[in-house]
Amino acid sequence: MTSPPDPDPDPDPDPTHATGLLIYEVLRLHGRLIAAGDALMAGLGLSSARWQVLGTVAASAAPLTVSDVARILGQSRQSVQRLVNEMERDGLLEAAANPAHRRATLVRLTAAGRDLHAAAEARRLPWTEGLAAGLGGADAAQAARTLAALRRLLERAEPPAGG
Amino acid sequence: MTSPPDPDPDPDPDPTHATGLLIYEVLRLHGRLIAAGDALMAGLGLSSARWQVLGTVAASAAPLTVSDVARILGQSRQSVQRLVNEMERDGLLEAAANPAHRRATLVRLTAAGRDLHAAAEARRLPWTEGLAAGLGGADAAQAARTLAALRRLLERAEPPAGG
DNA sequence: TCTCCATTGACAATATGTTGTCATTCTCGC
DNA sequence: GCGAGAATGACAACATATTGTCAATGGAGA
Repeated sequence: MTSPPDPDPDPDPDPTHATGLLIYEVLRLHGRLIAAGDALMAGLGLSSARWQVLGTVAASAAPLTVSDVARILGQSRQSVQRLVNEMERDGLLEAAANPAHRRATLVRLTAAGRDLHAAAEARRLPWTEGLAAGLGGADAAQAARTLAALRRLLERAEPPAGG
Repeated sequence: MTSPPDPDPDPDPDPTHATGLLIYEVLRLHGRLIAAGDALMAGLGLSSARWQVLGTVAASAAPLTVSDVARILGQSRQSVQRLVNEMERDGLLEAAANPAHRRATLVRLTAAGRDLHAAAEARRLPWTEGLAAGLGGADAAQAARTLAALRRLLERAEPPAGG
């Protein structure tokens, strides 16, 4: 059996090549993070998808609409809407009137939602600590800044015209 | 309407916090990359999911099985299997006998698959170039190394025990 | 050889995410 | 006020990904 080839972290200073490699690494990492998050939160009945929504609402100082959450997570409005609807049915989130927009209600945590988020944080933190020990804080912070810069480039860019 | 809060690239040297931020950025970036890839390859009839499979098979020096591709991409065997089956029906990939394992056939590109991959690269490269110009090659390379390190940590780690 | 067991491909069920469409609501310019 | 256009929530169809299960295959050790 062939073993999965691990493309060398190329010392090539070609910025395009490096950026292509970075993008490929984000794609490769994503599935593993989802799987790890699902496993980590399994006992809480919290999928990675729901955890992302819960965490985003919990972390935001200002109250958010469904569309806000979708923009933050980089997902479609409709995907997040379905998750939020389910989580409202499950009593984790509730809608609050939005004085600025009657139709676009604000999403906020219920007491149960806050409890679940606290439990999730209690699991996430030591897990993250273990990963941080293997990464180093400086590299992690630097990489996070670079990814944020890439994200902003994608947000500003016109949807690529495909030709 | 509230605008999506952009968490400051925190100067806090706490490694756990930095790693948590990095993970969150990977999640936020992923959706935007998928959307950009879909848009970029739309005219070729190539979704981001298929593009990832095509690119992985094309880039590998050694022939790969379906399970190999799944491991490289960090996705489940079954997801990749379905994509490969569809792409075989579409004439982009073909199965080749695996001398080491009769059941686990090797996946390789057909001529049509090679052509499509070349066309995809012709679109990907200038797009990546534009992003690289906004990132800087050194930062991109450094971030790619950090993400690869994080990926290896997740691959080595036992599936987190969820408690 | 034979048994155990991990790996693999196939299939089904389900969860998650995108795209398209529509009516409603808001914003902006006049 | 008023009309045009953008933003929003609802709904449907489809694409993608995970999980669970099963039989077939190959590898390692008795």
